[in-house]
Amino acid sequence: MATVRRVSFPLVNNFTNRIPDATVRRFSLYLRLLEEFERAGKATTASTALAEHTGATAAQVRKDLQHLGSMGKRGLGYSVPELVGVLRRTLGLDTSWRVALVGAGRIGRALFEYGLFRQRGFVITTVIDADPAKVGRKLRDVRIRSSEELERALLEDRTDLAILAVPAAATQEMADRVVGAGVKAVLNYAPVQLRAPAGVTLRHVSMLVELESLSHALVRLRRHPPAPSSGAS
Amino acid sequence: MATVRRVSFPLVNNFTNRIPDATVRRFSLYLRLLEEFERAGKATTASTALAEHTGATAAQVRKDLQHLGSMGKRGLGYSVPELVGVLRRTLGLDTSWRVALVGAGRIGRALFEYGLFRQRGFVITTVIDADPAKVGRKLRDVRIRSSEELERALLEDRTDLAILAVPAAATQEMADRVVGAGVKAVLNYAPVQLRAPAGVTLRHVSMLVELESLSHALVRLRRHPPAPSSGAS
DNA sequence: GAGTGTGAAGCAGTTCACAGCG
DNA sequence: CGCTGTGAACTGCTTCACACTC
Repeated sequence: MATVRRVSFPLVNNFTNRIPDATVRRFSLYLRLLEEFERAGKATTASTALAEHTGATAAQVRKDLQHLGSMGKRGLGYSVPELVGVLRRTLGLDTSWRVALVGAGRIGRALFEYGLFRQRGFVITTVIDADPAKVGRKLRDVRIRSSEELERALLEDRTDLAILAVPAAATQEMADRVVGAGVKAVLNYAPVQLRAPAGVTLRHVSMLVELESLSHALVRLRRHPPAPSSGAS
Repeated sequence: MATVRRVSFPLVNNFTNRIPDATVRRFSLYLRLLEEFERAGKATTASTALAEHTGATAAQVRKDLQHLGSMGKRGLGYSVPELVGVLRRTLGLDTSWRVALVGAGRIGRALFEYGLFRQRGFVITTVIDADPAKVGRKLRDVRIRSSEELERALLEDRTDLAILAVPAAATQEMADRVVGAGVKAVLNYAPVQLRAPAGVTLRHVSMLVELESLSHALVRLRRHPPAPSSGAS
């Protein structure tokens, strides 16, 4: 009680406080844009510029960046390199993460080949597949290992993060095993909702869910045509 | 005034009101689960069962389903086939949608091959790629067309929905052209935020954003180890 | 009694508006 | 004067709790 006595030192940043998910996701977008600015040699930028290219409002950008501490200079804006640095650190992109890919099917292989994330510090060190025909083959220089080996492989390879790209029916079981092997971050590609104990972070990428939500929007549009309003070009 | 006199006919559904995005996305999950129930021969189900497998709470399931009208019977639950029907209709899965794939690179091709969404009524009728070497080749029975042909192709094929799987730098331009060709729903795979006029629905699937959000969670975990608390098994 | 339907309270993220600093 | 920093209002989703129906 007795109002915690608003401390006056600058509260350099409040890493201690959790940052909203939505904000973290926008950080990714800000960062990519800022890196472009950096390449273009811009030294500073303003919240309006960041907003314009990321679909946020200027106020939102400022609120978001406040989670990193007060990084801007009034009347001037934000230092591009400084912000890039802080965002990289906040997003954990200053280290390299060891990633296991579970499922070397069509999606799994496409992910494996996708170069963009290697350059962001995500290195696929381990590939697992249940199909005996695939075990022993290689993706680039990574040998595909059987799903019996999963726990051992993940421990040996000190896996930080697992990507699940297996059939929906097998996904929860694989998630459990991956978590059992100590992995604290899981990215799931199957259109099922996973359950995991507290302390494990799950993220979900589902084309199907997104497509169906688009499909819903189309149906709605068809049933309730937009207000005619002023002639949109 | 005088309390609108609670109409007694069942308010079959309120399609007129918009349904929150979050709810629509959960509909996808409910539907998949209900289809499983249907295959298993269950005639009815309860909000608790739906909640358990989709990571929602029972109250949330009920609130969500209310958007479809009052579909449940107190003391009994929901009719599985009835709910499946309404959800399919609401999600627009009772029609078939004509989809254009813009970008036949690694991701584009993986999406093309992904069977699961054809059986949901999404049919890829058109494939576009900027690479002249690819133009004229076929993915299954669909000929790859050049990006100059984009507008013509999309109009000819009466495209409902476009999937963009092109490099980040080209994405906004492709989005503009696709929208210019009258497409009202766009699914974007590049890690950039698109802008589109009102009336066009955008969805965004970005592995990179999700990975970075996981990476952030890992960093946080490292800096603020979880409360020891009771021994989680 | 079991399980829905739903107002009301709670909570989180977003927007506003403006004070304040460079 | 420009642009950030930020309380306060707002909006919208989620949770609660319980009346109500089958």
